Amino acid sequence: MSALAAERVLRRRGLRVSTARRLVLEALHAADEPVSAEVIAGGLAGRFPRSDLASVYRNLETLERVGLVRHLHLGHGPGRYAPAEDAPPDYLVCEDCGTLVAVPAGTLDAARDAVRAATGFVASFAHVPLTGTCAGCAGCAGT
Amino acid sequence: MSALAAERVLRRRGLRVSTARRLVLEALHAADEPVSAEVIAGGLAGRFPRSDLASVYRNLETLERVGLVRHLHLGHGPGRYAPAEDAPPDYLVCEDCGTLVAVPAGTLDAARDAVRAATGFVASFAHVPLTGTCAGCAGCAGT
DNA sequence: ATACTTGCAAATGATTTGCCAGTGT
DNA sequence: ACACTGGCAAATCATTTGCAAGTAT
Repeated sequence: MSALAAERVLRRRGLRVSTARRLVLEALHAADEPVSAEVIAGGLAGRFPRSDLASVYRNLETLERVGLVRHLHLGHGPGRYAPAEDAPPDYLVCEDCGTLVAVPAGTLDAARDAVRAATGFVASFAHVPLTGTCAGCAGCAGT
Repeated sequence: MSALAAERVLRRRGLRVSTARRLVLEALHAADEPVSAEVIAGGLAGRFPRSDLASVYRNLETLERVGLVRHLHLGHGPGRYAPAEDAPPDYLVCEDCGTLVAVPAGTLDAARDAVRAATGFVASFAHVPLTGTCAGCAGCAGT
């Protein structure tokens, strides 16, 4: 989604397009994987002016509420945030090595169908990604 | 697993069978779904003597390390703990209503296979359960 | 008797909230 | 101008850690 479209979404809801919000969105788009509020506030390694952590949290929440951002819980550690996209990747997190594997949308459809058929439950991997053991760690038994 | 078997596991590791540990295990077995450390420390609604929260956390960690307890993250809120069993249920958490659905081990095997075939990733639903929308909430569109 | 354990308090990490000044519309 | 926002500090929630006293073996 373009920056302009994002601004339109905010305005449509009577929300303001502030510098801080623009920076949060830019930071999320500049990152190549979901990042923590702390990282965003810190200025993504200096590429952006740093802003207040509390404001970043408030803005992430606002942006998520209007559908511009999604946040996910990758096991332990702080929550991570990513821009909401049309076909966001599903994530798989390795519990051994922490590797985050993004798989294109659709890859897990079969799994979703199997779960739905068995339980009537519609699984979503958007908020809490699938965890397990990646191919690498499964192969060479960890310590 | 019987209380006696659990004690044997602890002794075999050179760990002590203390009152506090016995109480934590009893409380977990008395609960019918995973509970938080806070709830365990609080004495499971008065059915058990309350103990110190820090000790409960320490004991849960110890008991998990020796394989007597497992802990899972159910989206938001504190981590929850359950006794480790031979064939523990997989859990499905509804992100709308919070409902926790336990499905017998094996139910999600098809999903696991689909994920493995597509990505080489071995999914585990033990630590971070599958989240999504339960049949009820999927039906009557939420607010 | 000797280590492992506990309880209590204080520290930490993540996130939220109160409040007043700042700024977008 | 007015109400939404931002910054800063303090509060909260979950969990961890330090330490002296307690207890299982």
